[in-house]
Amino acid sequence: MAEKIGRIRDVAKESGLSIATVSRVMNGYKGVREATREKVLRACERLDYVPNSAARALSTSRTRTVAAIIPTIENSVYAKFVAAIEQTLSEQGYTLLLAVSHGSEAEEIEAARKLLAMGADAFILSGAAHDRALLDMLARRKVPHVFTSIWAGPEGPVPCIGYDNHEIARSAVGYLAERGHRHLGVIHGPLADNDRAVARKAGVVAMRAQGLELCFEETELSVAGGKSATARLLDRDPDLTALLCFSDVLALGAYFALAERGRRVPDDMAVMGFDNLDWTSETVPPLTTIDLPAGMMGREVAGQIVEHLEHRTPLAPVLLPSRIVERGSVGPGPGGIS
Amino acid sequence: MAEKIGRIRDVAKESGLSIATVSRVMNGYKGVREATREKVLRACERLDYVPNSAARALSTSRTRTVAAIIPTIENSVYAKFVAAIEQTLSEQGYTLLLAVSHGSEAEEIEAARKLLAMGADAFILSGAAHDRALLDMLARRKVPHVFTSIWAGPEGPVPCIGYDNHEIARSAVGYLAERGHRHLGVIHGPLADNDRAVARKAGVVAMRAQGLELCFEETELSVAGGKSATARLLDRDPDLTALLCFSDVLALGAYFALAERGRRVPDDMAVMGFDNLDWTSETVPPLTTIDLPAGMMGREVAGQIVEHLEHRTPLAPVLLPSRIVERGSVGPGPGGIS
DNA sequence: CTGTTAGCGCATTCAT
DNA sequence: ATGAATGCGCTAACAG
Repeated sequence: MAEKIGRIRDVAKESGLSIATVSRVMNGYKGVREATREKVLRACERLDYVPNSAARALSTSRTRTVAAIIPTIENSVYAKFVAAIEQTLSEQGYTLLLAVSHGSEAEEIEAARKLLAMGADAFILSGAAHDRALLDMLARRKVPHVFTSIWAGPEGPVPCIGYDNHEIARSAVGYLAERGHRHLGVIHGPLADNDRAVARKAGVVAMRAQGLELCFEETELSVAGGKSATARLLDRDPDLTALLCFSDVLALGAYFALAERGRRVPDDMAVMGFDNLDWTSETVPPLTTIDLPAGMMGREVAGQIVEHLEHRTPLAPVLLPSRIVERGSVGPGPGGIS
Repeated sequence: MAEKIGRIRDVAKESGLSIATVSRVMNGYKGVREATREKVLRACERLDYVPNSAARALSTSRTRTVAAIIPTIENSVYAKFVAAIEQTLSEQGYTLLLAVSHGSEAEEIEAARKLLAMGADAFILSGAAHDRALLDMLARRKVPHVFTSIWAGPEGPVPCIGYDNHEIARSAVGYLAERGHRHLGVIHGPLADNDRAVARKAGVVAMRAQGLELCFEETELSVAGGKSATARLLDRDPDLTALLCFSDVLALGAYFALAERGRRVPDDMAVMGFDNLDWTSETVPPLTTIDLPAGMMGREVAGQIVEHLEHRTPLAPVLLPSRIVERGSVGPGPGGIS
């Protein structure tokens, strides 16, 4: 926005019609004679006319804009999620307003305030645990919003579109246990302000009853974090036979830590990841991991939001499927399968 | 935007002042008595008032919004770049409008059209080669824009904020040549619609005069791509002693391809990357790569754009520093150093 | 099927 | 230092 560019009344003048008709054409209304529509379109072409979104927003109270606040965009499954959201919104003529919270509730609410002021029509949030003030803000203004990457059941005032972190973690531990692993190292990212990680850890802990020995290690969510956590775990507990990492990125760090110590995967140590990032099928050995449907989640949430905004379709909670992707980083088990 | 929330005239009524005064306070104008300012602020508080951006934009012809169109957000140095842009804009009260072009000029211009209609105050583009129509559009509307990730000299109608891909590639080849490598495999991403990759390849080719044997392999920009390209290269040309990858992601793929064939880095094969992504210091062996200042570039371009928008400071081309980060993936050389 | 007109919420003269 | 009035460009209700 910088130059006085063609306005709707210029197009009206140029086409010899009224601004109402031009508006109708621009918004694809029905009752417009084909010949008139053509005339308008040609005038738009000649004047290089593009409707002004601000004026449109002011008049309709809608910006065709959707805000997403995510913990980070680097180094993780979130990039894929965001890419899917952006593409879906884009295809429907919507624009993504992106903000990064760095996993901090304070930054999140700050970002939300800004995006709300920008007039975002809806919000996509990560997880279900948020500052009361943020949720109040959204509720008071009646701005639709969805929780993602989590599943808190089909009930609740705000729909969740995500997966069941608790259950997934349980099943991962079960998978390892079935293969004879009794002594697990669990590497996870920061638990603070992160209900997804907390749910996963709880899921693991719930399996302790199976007579497993669990060793948790919290670290920064990066390859370096996974590497150092693995090193610490190895020093602390030499009997570990398997490592469960709450992110493929951490698992890659584990690979490198093990390589440095000359320990082979999966013979000397089983490694299991989370996310099923693109490259996990390429590692040596290929990484056994949990497929989290990041792309599907992005498409689903963005698609639902647009539907809701356009046709008032109610937002519906969706539990997305996830599954263990068996590859080569978990062997038949330390004692073989009995 | 959904509910009739407090408007400026409500605040005016509530505070017993005029909307002009409220506006002055909201925009931090000087000539307002401290006592009145307080009164206004309190009224805003009570009514939970937030200025409407659309109305503001309509009235000022500015949206405090900056558009960035990038090839991809997944799996690469762009995530870091975008994160830096987002953070810098955010700190200055601006909002990022993000679009992904998937490296296609067609998608790029489509996205630009949309973002222009959204009223973006400025554009951040990747590379310097763009559809004429896109550049015309921007010029006609006098929307400031910057080319990034590239350096086309300090001249030119559009400022570049980036690095010299040609020179960087040259220096990388020089580095390998100095260590006795005469037979290089070069793995790069798609060249189509990507002047950065083209410049790098040209930089490599320019070194051929040094009596080097060069073997190029184009592939998809992913770990899988790097892996398969390496495999092809190895089959095609068994005498290769070094692999130069135009992205760390490709280099990681090379690592895995070599591991699968039992070839060690750097003894059996030197590997060099591009980008200096966070995890490259953690691989085994740590990856020797080129540090591309993605974060710095994001901060610089976003910072300059905001300065330009706020104070008309001219946009200035900047050649960002890059350097070879020596780590363990390039040994002393196949024949030792003579 | 098309035209006229009244706001949408705010910034911004111009008065006072 | 503060207030009243105008217009930004568009949509939508109403009129014809």
